[in-house]
Order: sequence, then C-alpha cells, then structure tokens
Amino acid sequence: MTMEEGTLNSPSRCELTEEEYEAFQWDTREDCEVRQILDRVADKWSLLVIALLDLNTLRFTELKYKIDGISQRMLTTTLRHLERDGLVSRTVYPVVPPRVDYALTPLGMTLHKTIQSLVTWTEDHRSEIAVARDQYDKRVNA
Amino acid sequence: MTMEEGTLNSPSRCELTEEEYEAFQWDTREDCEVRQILDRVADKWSLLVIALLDLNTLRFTELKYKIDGISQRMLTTTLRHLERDGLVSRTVYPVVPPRVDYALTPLGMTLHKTIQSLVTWTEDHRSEIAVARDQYDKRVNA
DNA sequence: CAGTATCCAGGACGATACTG
DNA sequence: CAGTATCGTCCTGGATACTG
Repeated sequence: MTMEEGTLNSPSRCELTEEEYEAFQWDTREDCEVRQILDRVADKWSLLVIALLDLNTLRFTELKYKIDGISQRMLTTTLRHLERDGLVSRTVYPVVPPRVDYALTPLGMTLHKTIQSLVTWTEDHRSEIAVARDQYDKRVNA
Repeated sequence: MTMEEGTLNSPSRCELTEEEYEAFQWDTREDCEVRQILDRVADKWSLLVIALLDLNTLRFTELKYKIDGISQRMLTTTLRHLERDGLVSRTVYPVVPPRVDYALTPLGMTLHKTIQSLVTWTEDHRSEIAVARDQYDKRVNA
C-alpha cells in the first residue's frame, strides 16, 4: 500500500495487515484541502441545498421557502460558497422583477449518491439512535 | 410512490414522473429527527473521530494527538455526543493512571461506508473544486 | 424578487487551571 | 491519563432595514 501523501481516505481496518495498519496515518491537518472541502460539503445548510437542487432547479425564494429555519443571509452565504466551489450554478435573467435560478452543476450532481447515502443511513437508524439517547440520558440522570 | 410522511430521503429527479415530482416534498423542518441526526453526524469533528475509530480503538490522548487542532474540550464534547447517540462506546479501566478506550459500536461501524463515500468523493474531486474556486475568485475580483 | 448592509445576541470554541 | 470547571473571545447566524 503506497502512501506518498497523507490522506483521509482510509481502508477499513480488516483490509490491512498489522504492519500496514501501524504505518497508516490520516492527514487530519487543519489546513489540509480535504478537510476544508469536507467542512463545506458536510455543512448543515449546504447538505440541504444540494439535496433540494438535485431534485430540480430552484429560485432563491423557493429555496428559502423549502428550507425551514434558514435565514436570507445564510441562504445567500451558502449559495455563494457552493457556487464558488463549482457545485451550484447561478443564472440571472435580465427581467423585472429579477429572476435567479440555482441548479446543480455536473460536479454537484456527482454528490447525489454520497449525500443520499448519508440521509438514508440516518433514516434507517434513527430509532436505534433514539433508543441509545434514552438509555444514555437515563444512565446519566440516575 | 407513497409518502405517508415527509422525508429527506429523496429519489433522483429522473426517477420521478412529472406528477410525482410535483407532489414530492422534503421534510426540512428544523426540529425533524433526521435533521438533528444529520447535524450530529455531519459535524466537523464527529466525522474525523468516527473515521479514526473505524481504524481502531483509541484512547483519549491518542485521539487528541491524531486530530490536529481539536481542543480537549471539543474532543470530550464530541465523544459524549457520539456516545449518547450510541455510535461510540467508552470503556474505563480501573487502573492508575486511568485508561479509557473509545471504540465504534456496531451501529457506529455501519457508518463506515457512508463516511468513506464522502471522503472519497472529496479526494476524487478536489482538483476540480480548486479550479472552480480560482475561476470564481478571478471573476469576482475582476 | 433577490439580494446587500448593519447590528447584535448566543453559542461554539480555545486557553487555562485544577482533580481523581 | 483523562478528564471537569471556568472564563473570555470570536464568529456564526438571526433580525431588521434598505436597494436595484
């Protein structure tokens, strides 16, 4: 297993020999590129915006309406970030009143499967998590 | 397609007829269970802790050492949250000096594939993202 | 409609000191 | 070693008001 450069992309433990395992080290440096991108993608609002835009192109107000609890400011910020990263495209129509459409770029679309997997996991295990929380709280308050 | 209750788990657009698509609506309510869990799992530090523990059991200090930039306080907080959600187990050995091992629970282990998919995506596309950022910055500064 | 600008509160977070 | 406790800061993010 070559490891020219540190990486967050790790094999599962069982795929490694004892030696390989010992040698393996993640790159968790705060300034590393992967962590910066992860922070962006794994962001609370980004996740929701991407998932919604994967369903279809939406206007600013439509997004704001569909995402409960997001403020105008945070929606703007989130969209700018995603646009900067090339995940979302912004199309302005020169009409009055203004119309701006947001859509996923091809790059953004490649995230669908990944995000879906995260959401699916959450839905599949939410009851287990609820149980775990109850037990934990009981243990602590006892 | 039945939709007894709103859900974040959405099909891809192409899988829907026009009608189904119109009827489809996510549950993005702020207080919905799925969003709460997502916020936990998609958290910056949680992601790193889970991925590291997936490689092997670690002690408190080992985790702190391996995760660049995390403070003692945040590590403790993150671990407590993950423990509460039943993703991480905490084992205390009654020795001096104390020894506490953290490991993924079976539930936590089921997250491996998902998180891995996220990290892999990030690594696969980081150059594209870097290019997009450069272009965006140039456009804005022009 | 689709933002930008400004202000401000609250929580996240780091630093530090202390303990079983 | 593995925390807890406390304090102070910074920054996220909400509320509000204004504009092309």
